[in-house]
Amino acid sequence: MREVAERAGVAMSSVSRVLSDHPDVSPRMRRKVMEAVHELNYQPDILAQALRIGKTLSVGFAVSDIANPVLAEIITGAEKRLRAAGYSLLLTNSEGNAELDIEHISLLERRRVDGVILSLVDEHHPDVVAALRQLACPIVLVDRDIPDGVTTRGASFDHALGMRAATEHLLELGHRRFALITGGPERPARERRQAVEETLANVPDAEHTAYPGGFSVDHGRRAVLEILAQDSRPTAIIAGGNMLMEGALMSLREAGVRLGGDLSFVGCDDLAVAELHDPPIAVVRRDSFAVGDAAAELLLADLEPGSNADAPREIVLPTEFVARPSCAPAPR
DNA sequence: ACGGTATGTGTAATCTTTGT
DNA sequence: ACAAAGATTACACATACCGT
Repeated sequence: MREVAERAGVAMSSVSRVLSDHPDVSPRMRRKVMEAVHELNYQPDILAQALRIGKTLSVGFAVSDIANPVLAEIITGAEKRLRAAGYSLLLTNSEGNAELDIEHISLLERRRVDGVILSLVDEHHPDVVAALRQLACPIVLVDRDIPDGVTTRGASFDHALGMRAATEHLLELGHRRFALITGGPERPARERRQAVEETLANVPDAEHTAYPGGFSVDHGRRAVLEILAQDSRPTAIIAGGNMLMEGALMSLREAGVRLGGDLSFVGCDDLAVAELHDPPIAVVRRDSFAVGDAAAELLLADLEPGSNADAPREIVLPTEFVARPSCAPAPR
């Protein structure tokens, strides 16, 4: 910057004003400075700027499992919005391990990110909650409960909406014995399971078994093996997560089960695999890009005071059930 | 509309004091 | 004399503020 100032024959402060769009700049000054900037190929040092203005213009995004394609979409949505606002994304992956979440929260803090977006492995983990409580920067949780005593915003889905519709659809097709493969303690798993169980509670002869475990392909695989080994098999399986769906479909294929005939199946998230599967898989669909975008918007409301002061504390987006041939009338 | 200058940042390197 | 602890400064840069 000093070299630019010398080359342009002006003061460093003038260079600063030109580059940060300060109003007190004449066209002549702007021209002189920009000329020197181009000649020297000068680019402001973001680290030095951060030192000076106390902001790094970076946002941390702690992801529970980066292998989950839905999270890739959420990140895409968030990054696009943040980039437009001049922020860069710093990504961490916790590989489904809550301990890593804790490490990443403090790591992002030490990296002086201006705010964080968190898709936590387990938002009820006491140490995670403690870490959130002492985190000073603005926080947005993606599709997680907001723990007590933590001031954060949230961008979530109404999982119950799509799950209720899916369950009702299966009931209308005559199904009464359900199996629900679900995740761990996090909000989407809890909400999906609750929606299914509440819907079935209104139907006297309906029964169901839940297979909680975690959002992994492997759990989906094992749960289906367990389900198929039963004496009185369920006639409908609901996989409460896209990776669970993937694992479940693997086991079903290996077992030679033809979906839509003996067994109806509902998965989660409208990934290519669901539509391209034979038969196509009914799913509960959601707009993951939109929730990423919403999370970024909420965070920006905190990062840029005055921009959107009356932003809501929480944004909840809908989910919808998409009926496809993997659901068929129950065998009699 | 401009120039000059003090300021702030966190750590590592360097210098100074203290203790044994 | 030497180690350890404590204090200061260098670093690299951009910007806020003040004065003209």
